[in-house]
Amino acid sequence: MSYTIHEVAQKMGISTYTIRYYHDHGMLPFVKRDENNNRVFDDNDLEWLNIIVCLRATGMPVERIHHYLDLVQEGECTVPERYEMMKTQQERTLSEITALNKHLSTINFKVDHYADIIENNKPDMFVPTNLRDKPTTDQTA
Amino acid sequence: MSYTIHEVAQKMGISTYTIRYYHDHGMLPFVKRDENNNRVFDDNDLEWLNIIVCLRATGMPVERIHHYLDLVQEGECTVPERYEMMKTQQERTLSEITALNKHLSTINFKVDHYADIIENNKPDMFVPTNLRDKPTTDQTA
DNA sequence: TACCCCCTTCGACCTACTTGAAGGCAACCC
DNA sequence: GGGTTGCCTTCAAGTAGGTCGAAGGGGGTA
Repeated sequence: MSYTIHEVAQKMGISTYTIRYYHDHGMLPFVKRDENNNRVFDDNDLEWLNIIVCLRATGMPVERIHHYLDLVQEGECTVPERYEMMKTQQERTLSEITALNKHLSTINFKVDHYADIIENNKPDMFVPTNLRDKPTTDQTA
Repeated sequence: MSYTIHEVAQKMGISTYTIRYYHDHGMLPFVKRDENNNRVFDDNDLEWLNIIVCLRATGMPVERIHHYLDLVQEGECTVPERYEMMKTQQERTLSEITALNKHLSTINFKVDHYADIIENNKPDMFVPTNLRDKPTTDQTA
């Protein structure tokens, strides 16, 4: 199967601008062109793009992803380095999820607090203005 | 208690550059100055900063955070809008965590795959070069 | 007085897009 | 056949959110 840049954008949930950016920066080495110079993507390109999206979404810089793709093309002897990269990315992603869960509980606390005020019409009347609804720490929520 | 910008940076896990950036952009309205024009932070400032960090980390643009802080200062009548903002942020954060978990399973699959190759010295010998170690979709992992 | 360290402001730089301008090719409509 | 639509191209400029360097000042200690 072959796809236009718009089809790929829709499938992957990213913009055509972003795809062109990745292509222009050498991260999609197998993409072909048709007779009008338009980019033509196949399933292999989609799989490359899928892993690019995965690594970007988990915070790997474009330059590192480029390096990883180079390693893949260099063959088996680069497996240990690739392993280390993925290990690092795994740990980073786990900490990111942990951090987001902490922040989520802070936000949950706010949502509940506001819901309470709205439902029970219960303003914090005895607290000075600049301390009303003061931000909470992650721990309190 | 009062704190220097460096103490605050350490406590919050962000750089002094970032704190100055937030202050310069009006997001820390209560920060004082000492006789040498140095910024002086108190516990109330820390709590504001804590929620700024929480909202930024969960993807809220600086401009929206600024708006939220304005709402807090305007008083009780803005509670419904603040509630909507936090609801939106809650949903966004939940989807972000879901997405990260999907990406994590892709990465886990890679890590396991590489570990297998390294431990068992088992190259994918019968697969053509540009398909070796091809990226997997989130579903396969 | 010299040195060191931390602070300040201002402006430049960086990453990863995002958008705009200018123009080409093709397909449809009348 | 000419006009319009619509997608594509390239290249350059703009944006968000920091990040950093230069230049300079204050204060403490030797």
